[in-house]
Amino acid sequence: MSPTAADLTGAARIREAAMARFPRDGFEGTTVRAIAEDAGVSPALVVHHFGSKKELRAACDAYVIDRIRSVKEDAITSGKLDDPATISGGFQMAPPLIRYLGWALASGSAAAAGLFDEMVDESMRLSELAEEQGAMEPSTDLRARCALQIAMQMGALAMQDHLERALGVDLLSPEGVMRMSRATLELFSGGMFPPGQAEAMRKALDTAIENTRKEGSDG
Amino acid sequence: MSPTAADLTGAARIREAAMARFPRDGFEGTTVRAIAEDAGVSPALVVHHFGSKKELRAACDAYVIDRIRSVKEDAITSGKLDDPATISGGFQMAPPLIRYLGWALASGSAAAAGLFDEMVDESMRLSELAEEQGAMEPSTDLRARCALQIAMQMGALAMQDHLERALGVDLLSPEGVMRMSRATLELFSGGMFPPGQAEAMRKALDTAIENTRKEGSDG
DNA sequence: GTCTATATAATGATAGAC
DNA sequence: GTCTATCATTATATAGAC
Repeated sequence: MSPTAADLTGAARIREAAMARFPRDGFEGTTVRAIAEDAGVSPALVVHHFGSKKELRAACDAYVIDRIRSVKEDAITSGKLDDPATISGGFQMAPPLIRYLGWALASGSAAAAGLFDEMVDESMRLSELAEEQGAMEPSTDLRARCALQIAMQMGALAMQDHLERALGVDLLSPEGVMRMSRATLELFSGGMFPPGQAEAMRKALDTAIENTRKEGSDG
Repeated sequence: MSPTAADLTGAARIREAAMARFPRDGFEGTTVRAIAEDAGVSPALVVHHFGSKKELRAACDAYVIDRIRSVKEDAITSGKLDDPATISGGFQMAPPLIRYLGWALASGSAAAAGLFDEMVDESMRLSELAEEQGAMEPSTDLRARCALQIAMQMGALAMQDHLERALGVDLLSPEGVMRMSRATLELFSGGMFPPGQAEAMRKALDTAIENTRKEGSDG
């Protein structure tokens, strides 16, 4: 059972309120007063517990990132890495958490940057492992592929509102999770282009790059 | 030749300054004073030209979105839709523009929301066309697939700083564009998983969804 | 179109009581 | 741990001259 507002200590309620406000109104757009009101405490208590608004943000960053890390840890130790829920890219986590993560990454949090880098490294390690086992294709640029995939999945988190509006569903609902999982798998498993088309596009891109290179050395 | 700061009118310089500040510091985090200083004018002139800080943001939104639309328009009329540059998802546009677009989408601009919806609709129309011509695979949920793809590409824009840090390159440099184009194509054209693996994953997902459904109706 | 000077309001943070 | 009251700062926006 997840804790209700009344169960939480003042500090925890303040943190929860901040985690909901920051993604919605931005850091500067969120006032200490608004957080205090949401948490049902006085503005002074916010500063008392966290020192300053900046430190409150850092605390939220740390909290969310810690939670994310433990979820990932669990997925690794329990061997659920190829679970559809894992594939769907975090959409199954608690709404405020994934909302905050998307915002933190999009708004340049230093702590979130560290998490991003970790995710890229982990994705590369896992890809290499999967490749050895024949479960994944080799890449011409594994780092770029992994980084872009993480960027796209995390970026989609930051586009959550747009996705929900476009599809008319709550992304965290069973239907939303199912549609996102299916679409993610389709996009990343060759469900978009017929084999011939994909090959032709790759060739066209190589040709285009070669042409650009020539132009560059000519001009 | 692109215009240098001195060539632009006061209003234009103010808009350029705002377009650079908003993505970096956020809307509330950006002061009229800072914009004025960047533009080399007085704070009062900002308000004189745009009415208010809010209206200045709306003007930036409208300007960027208009520019994006015209780029897309050109791509369509010139038949460059399957051009590698188009595939790479906008990374080749002017840096401040794509930076602003990513921020506007991530921070809930109403105008940007309209653009997102347009992009999804257009992507669906194009996909259906491509499908008829055998250049694209049918989807079990075309709207979800198109919306997620747009969300991922736009989301990657919002993750630009993280990508550049992870890859150690300027994404707008020739090398950056090339690596992003290749990685995008790899991700979306079945370059990740061997055919058998992709099929197995799709099956596993369907099974998982079926199980979830049963649990849902049982509990 | 552009400026200086200023009114007015809101914000982050502090002091000190309970 | 929590509050009330308040300070000092900074923000947007206005007024009016040039």
